[in-house]
Amino acid sequence: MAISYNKRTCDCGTLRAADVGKKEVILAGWVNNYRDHGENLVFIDLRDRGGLTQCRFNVDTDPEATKIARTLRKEDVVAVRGEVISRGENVNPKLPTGEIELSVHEVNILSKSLTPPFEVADHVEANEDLRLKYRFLDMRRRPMQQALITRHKILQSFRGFYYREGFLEIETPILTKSTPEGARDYLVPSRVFPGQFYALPQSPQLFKQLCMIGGLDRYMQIARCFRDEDLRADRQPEFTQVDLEMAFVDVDNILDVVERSLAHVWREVAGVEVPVPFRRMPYDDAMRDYGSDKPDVRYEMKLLDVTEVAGRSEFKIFREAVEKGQMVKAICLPGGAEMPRKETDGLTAEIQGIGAGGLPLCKVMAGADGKPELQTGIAKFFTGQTVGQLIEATGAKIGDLLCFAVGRFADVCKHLNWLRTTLAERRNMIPKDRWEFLWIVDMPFFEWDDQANHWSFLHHPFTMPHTEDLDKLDSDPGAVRAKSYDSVLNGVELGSGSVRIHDMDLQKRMFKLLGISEEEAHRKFEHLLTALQYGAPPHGGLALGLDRIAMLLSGADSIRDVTAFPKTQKAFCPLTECPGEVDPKQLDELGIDLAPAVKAKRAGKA
RNA sequence: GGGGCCGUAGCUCAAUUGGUUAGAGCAUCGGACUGUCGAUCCGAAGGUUGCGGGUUCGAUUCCCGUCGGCCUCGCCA
Repeated sequence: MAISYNKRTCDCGTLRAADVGKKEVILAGWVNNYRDHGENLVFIDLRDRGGLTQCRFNVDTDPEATKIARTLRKEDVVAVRGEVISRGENVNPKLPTGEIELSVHEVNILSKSLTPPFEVADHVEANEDLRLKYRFLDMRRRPMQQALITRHKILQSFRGFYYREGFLEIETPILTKSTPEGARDYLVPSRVFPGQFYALPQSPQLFKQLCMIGGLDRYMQIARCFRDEDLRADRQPEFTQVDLEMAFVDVDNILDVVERSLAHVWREVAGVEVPVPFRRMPYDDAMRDYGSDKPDVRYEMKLLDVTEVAGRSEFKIFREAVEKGQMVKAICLPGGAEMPRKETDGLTAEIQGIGAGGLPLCKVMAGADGKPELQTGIAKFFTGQTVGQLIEATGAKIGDLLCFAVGRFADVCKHLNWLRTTLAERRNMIPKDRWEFLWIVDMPFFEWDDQANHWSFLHHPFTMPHTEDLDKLDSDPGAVRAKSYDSVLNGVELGSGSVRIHDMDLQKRMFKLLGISEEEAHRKFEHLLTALQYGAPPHGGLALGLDRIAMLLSGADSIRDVTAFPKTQKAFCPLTECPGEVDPKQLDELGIDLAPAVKAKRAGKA
């Protein structure tokens, strides 16, 4: 007589002291652990998504069940039927179900398990590669389940919020045309049109604009996006955006609804009240003070401009740079003067690894007269008044370490931003449990591209310039600000968006400025350009990175930890072992042949 | 494509300056045990030190190449 495992009476995390006496309880799940006390008494911890319940088998009352129980091993799947009894003195305070146990009368083995390649126990570590290969085992563990549950809650919370705000959830194509984003596309060959390709969407950008032109007014989508670029801890080849677009809005409308949605999610998922509106920081300020367009403002250590005094020092590198019109900036690490030589040498090597020439630094120490003086490193190049002027310019105190970067603005930003974030992390200067939401606004519209010798856009070519900057489009493109904005949280870019151009004449002007010919524009964006001519409402929107939000709310270090089936840094899936080769017949049907070099390489491997 | 770290038993790690038979904990297997709960006790089994080459009397250790993983720069408007 088999147990009706499809008639589970509850999950393994449900039963409490109040349930003691229930005689016909059916549980089903995995054997988390077994403790065999000889022929007479066996304990099985049964696990499912809900939790753990201890099952007791006693040979005196249930000899058949006990006999089977002795054969059970970790990760076997069983159904059990029995009675809820009190544990009496033997309560386990670590378990929510620790006051009771199931006295099992009948057990049914539904499926046996091989010995797992790593232990399915929360406290046992396994390397990530192995966890990905056996993700279905990793998923049985608490941390993974909690991350996926958190992600689920975030999704539901966003959906509920935007639904109540009047947004329609609309699906857009996955097989589509290459979009205007700058990333490399994943391509899908067409069988019906040999030699032609679909692209997987880097985002639903143009479709959501078409939805606005289509009069849908408010669009949102939990959208899968695909970009064939190199990966990072916070980048996967496929990822999920909370994508939205609104008609008849300007910047303030969009920021308002998005920050309220984020506050809503944080309230529902984390129980945290996030104050709105969020702080807004102009892009130029962010670059000046933090050297980053996604500053972590939970801690200070701002970038300090010391170009003036550095230019008057005797340090040749500083003086020559300043004479060339370059700059010198510094960060002041509080208490950093204690840092041993070995560590500063290590930092120097590391910062050289990202392209810096070196790491000029000096320590601020107490002199014989008790007043601050500079020591070690480049201290000797500061003499006379420049010592006091440097200390004043940086606000450094005795015991601090001053680190410098010299060169072009972009390089100084890159190097000091790296140093600031690296030092803050390693020296535990980042306050935990703080959520510093930030809007980065007033971003420049154009960036001069030295290689292509023309202005290129920082966003996509449909971004609206600031109205008051329109007359600078031709005279001073570098000064034109975009109606675009980035959402930043604790140094992580959560999302970005913009108000779009809805005027065909302006759009044409933009293409011209960007060096995009009329032919090219039509070839790439025909459908949008056509639509713009049939009555386009002013509109704009934004997309939030769901994976990063889930990562932050789960306290994870990587979005792989909040993704059910992620890929490795080479975009390989250890579980499915994709990408993989396909049957030559499939290529035939598509009219595709591999390049000779690729064929040769594969033949060499085989 | 560049820089950095890593790869030793199923898992997590150790192995002195390059030196005897590469160890430990957990897991696994066998046995014992009526109250355990990350059970305990006794015992066993488990290794191409990622792979290939080099230096050496001798390589887990040093060098070169290669494969894989992670972090990162470029890249990702």
